[in-house]
Amino acid sequence: MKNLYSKFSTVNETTFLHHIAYDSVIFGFSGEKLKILIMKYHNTGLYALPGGFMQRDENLNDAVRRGLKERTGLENIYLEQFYTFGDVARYKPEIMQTILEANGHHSESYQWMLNRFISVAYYALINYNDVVPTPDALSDSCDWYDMDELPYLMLDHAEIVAKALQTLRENLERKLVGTNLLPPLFTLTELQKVYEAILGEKLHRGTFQRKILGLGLLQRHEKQFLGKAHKAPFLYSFGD
Amino acid sequence: MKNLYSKFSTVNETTFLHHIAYDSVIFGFSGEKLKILIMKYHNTGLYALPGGFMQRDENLNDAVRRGLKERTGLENIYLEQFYTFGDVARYKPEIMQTILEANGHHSESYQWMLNRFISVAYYALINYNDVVPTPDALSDSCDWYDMDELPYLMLDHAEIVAKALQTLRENLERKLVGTNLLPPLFTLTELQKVYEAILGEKLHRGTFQRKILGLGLLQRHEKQFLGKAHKAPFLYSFGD
DNA sequence: TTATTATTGTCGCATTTTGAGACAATAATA
DNA sequence: TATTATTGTCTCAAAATGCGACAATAATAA
Repeated sequence: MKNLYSKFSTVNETTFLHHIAYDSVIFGFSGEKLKILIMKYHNTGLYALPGGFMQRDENLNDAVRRGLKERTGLENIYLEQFYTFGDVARYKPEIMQTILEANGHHSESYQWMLNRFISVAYYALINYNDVVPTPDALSDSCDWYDMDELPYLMLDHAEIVAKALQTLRENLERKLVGTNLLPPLFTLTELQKVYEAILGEKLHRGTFQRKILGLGLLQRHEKQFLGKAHKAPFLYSFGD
Repeated sequence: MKNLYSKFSTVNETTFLHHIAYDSVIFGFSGEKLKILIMKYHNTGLYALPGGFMQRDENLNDAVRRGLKERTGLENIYLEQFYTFGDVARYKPEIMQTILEANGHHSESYQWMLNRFISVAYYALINYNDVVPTPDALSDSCDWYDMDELPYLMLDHAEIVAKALQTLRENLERKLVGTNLLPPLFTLTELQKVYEAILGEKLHRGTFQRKILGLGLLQRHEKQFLGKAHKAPFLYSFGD
């Protein structure tokens, strides 16, 4: 909203690399559920993943981080590129036309946005509590949605989300990546809930703790007293 | 060579999507060694991965398969996209300029090739014996190189190769993908050599055979009599 | 103070998977 | 007929995994 004009009035077709976009699947974890950030465009009923374009003098990864910062307020995010979507079928200029018109943009300087794009897709893992979801100039909301209650997403964005989740699951077995969805200090039970949400299945507590601690990547800290009528769990942090 | 003019004279800057290229790491296996196809450009001493551009009405994956067909003569290749390289640092227009000039192309219709490109990288696994390596219009050779004896590769192509190999190793653990580097019928020892070449380590024969056969994905056929003074191994095929 | 409750850290045991050597079978040669 | 090199398969030990159990414990209730 606030930067509708500041952003677009200074931007012409030479600012961005044509034909290339990125989309990001931003995962968060809250209420024992896996969630992602979804944008809703002004006056169109269209839901989409947060995305954007690369500046002509900007690294692809930096462009994505810049967009992530704008959408979440966060820097130093865990970010992984997982696939580039390049089918002709995803080229639907009338959709971008609709979005631009709904925002009062008819200028020829946006013609480049109506061309065909391929999209490089990333997923990010962030600490839900740190995020202030922020819409961009074209959208009136940027909100968390449960992975199992997503709205209909435009273009091939549902496919992108599906592939992001699949890749995340595969990486979960290789790296201790789930910690990025939690605060710096967390209990093993919280981490187990993250794993269960991502994998979509219950895990055995004893086995899970043995495996995770066996990696030797977590540091144990003080206990966490929550005033509950049971033993207090230890807090852990990743690394250091 | 033969299609230098036929190819380029009919191609103008509106044929291809600007700013997007692909590169392919084409793996083969021969003499117990893992190899890849490398092109050498005319009169420049520049070595590079086989690559190309997308047509404006062409799926990204199809563009890559089209290029693969041209370079190897093969269709229905095992192909996997693994990363998109988009750093500004990889933009070195003077290199493309050198290549074009070495081929006598000064026309303004190739200006678009001097712009910045991002490159979507794929790796392919093919049966070495089926391939007829074929240079393109700009190069005078397209040849197999041992993975441990690669020439200096231009731009970030060495990095692309490294990431291809890393991804292939990871996928080897998940899918029975090594069979794509062998003929339709192969022995378990041959398959083991493929695994060893990719992973860069020796494997225990008994354990390897138990694991591979335990997947239940190979079909046993007749024995292979090679006239050697020892027991003849069974031949296997993937699937069916 | 003392029992109750819910959850934690950890252990033990059975099962499964993996690593590594061993041995008989066998295709060709000496 | 013995030799040689390699194969298919087995066994045994070691490691990893699945699953239940139990004492410890932080707060509450009696």
